[in-house]
Amino acid sequence: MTQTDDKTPPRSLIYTGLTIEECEKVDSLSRVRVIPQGSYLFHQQDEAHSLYSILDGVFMVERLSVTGLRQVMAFIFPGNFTGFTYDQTVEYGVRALTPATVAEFNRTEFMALCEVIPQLKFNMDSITGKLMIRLFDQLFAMGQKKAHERVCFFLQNFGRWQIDENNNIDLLMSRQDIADFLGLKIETVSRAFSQLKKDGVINFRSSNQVTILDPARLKRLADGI
Amino acid sequence: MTQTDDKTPPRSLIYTGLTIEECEKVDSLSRVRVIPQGSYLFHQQDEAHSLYSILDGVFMVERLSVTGLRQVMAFIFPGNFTGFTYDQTVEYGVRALTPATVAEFNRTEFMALCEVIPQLKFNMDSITGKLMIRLFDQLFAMGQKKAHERVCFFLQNFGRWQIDENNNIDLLMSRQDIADFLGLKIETVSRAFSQLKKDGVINFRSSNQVTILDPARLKRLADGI
DNA sequence: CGCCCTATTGAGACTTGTCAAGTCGGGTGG
DNA sequence: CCACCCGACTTGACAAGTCTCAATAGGGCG
Repeated sequence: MTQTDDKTPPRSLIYTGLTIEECEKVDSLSRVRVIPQGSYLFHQQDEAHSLYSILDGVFMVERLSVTGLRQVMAFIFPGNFTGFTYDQTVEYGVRALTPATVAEFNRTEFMALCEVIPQLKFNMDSITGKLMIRLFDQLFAMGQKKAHERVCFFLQNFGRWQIDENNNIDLLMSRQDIADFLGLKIETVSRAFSQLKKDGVINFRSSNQVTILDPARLKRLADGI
Repeated sequence: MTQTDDKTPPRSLIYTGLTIEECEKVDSLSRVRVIPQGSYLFHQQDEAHSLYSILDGVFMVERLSVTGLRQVMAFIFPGNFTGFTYDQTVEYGVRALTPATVAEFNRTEFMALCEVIPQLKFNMDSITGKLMIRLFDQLFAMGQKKAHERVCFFLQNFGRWQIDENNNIDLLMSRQDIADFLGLKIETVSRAFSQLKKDGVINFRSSNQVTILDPARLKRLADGI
C-alpha cells in the first residue's frame, strides 16, 4: 500500500505523533488552496511567506538558471511538505503536475507554533532530513551513473509512490521533465526507455504508462550493479 | 575577508546570536578532538552518536555505493557543523583533508540543549539550510554544466574559502577528489585545468596551487554563461 | 480526417571516458 | 648531493556515450 492508493488523502507527515488537540491547533492555522494542474504553487524568487502541506496531487520542484537551463530537483507527493527556505525568497519553484490541493500556512505563525509544539518541529526536521537524503541519492546518480541507470533510478524512485498492484506507473510528467530531473536530454531518456523495453525490463501501455516487468532487474540497474 | 584568513579559528556558526552564558553552556557539552590528516571523523554507516563543530582544518564529505563508486558531496570548513542525520547511522563519511580539530558533542545532549536554547536550534536550521542550497547548486552543476564549467564551479566554490589576497588557492584535495566531486574522470579534470591555463583563466604555481588570473571569466564559466 | 504536440528514431558531431605512455616532483638511500 | 623510485598528474590516441539536428511516428482533439 502506498500513500496515494488511499482514497482519503494521507495525513501529512507533520502530524506524526501529535495529540488531537495539537493537530487541531495546526489545522486552525491552515487554509486549503486548490492548485490547477500545470500552475505554480510558488515561483523561484517569490517572497517566502508560506509553507505548504500537500493534501492531494503531485508536484515538481525545479530550479532555473539565468541561462534558462532547468534542473528538476524532486517530485513530491501528498503528505509531504514544501516551502522551506532559509532566506527571504525561495530558491526554487514548485509546480503542480496534477490538479492539487494544499494546506497553506503562514510561515511566521507556523514557526511560532513549532516553538510551542516541539514534536511539530521534530517532524519538520525529519522531513528536511529525508529530503536531504534524497538529494544525496540524486547527486550520486547524476555524478556516477550512466543514462540508462539514471532512468532506472528515476523509475525506481517515482515508482515508490506511484506504482499500483500490477506494477503500472503513471508518468505524470513529460519526457522533458524527466530529462531535466536526470541531467539528460529528452532523446537520451527516450532511447533509454526504448532499450529497457527491448530488454524486457519495462513495457509501455501508452507513452505515459509504464509497466515494470522485471522489478529486480530494474533495481539492479538503478543501483548500477 | 574569508573565515580562513583569520588567525583565530572562526567562532562556529552555531554560536550566532547566543549570549555568553549560552555559549558557555554549549561549550561545556563539547570535547575537543584532534583529527590527523587523511583520517575519518566518522565513516558512512557509523552509529550517529555525535555532532561536530569544525574548529580548524578542512574536511570532505563523501558517499560510497555498494559498487565502490564514490561521490564527494561537499568540502567543509572551520565554523561549519557536521554529523546531521535523521537515522540511527550516518549516510556519509567525513574525512580530514588537513590536520584538523573539532568540537565533539553528544547528539542527545546537544538536541536537548536545542530545546532549551531556541536560538541554537535556529542556528542549526540555518546551517542545514545553507547546506541544502549548496546541494541544489551542485545538483544543478552536475545536471546541466559541461566538464570545464564544472571545474570552474569547483574553483569558484572552493576558492570562496581558500583564496588569499593574491588569488592563490591551495588545492587541498587530489584530482581524484575533485573528479568525484564533479562527477567526472580524473583525466577530464586534468584536461579542463590545462585548457583553462592555456586560455589564461588560471595558472599553476604547482600542481596543487592555482592562481585565478581572470576571476570574472572564471565566474562566467562557472555560471555557464 | 487533419492538425498539433509530444515522443521516438536515425545519422553524425561532439564530449567525455578508457587505456597507455610520458612527465613531474618529493622523498629515500647510496 | 645525486640517482632512483614512486605516486600523482598530464597528455595522447582511440572508444564509448551523449548530444544535436532532422525526420518520422503516434495520440488527442477539433
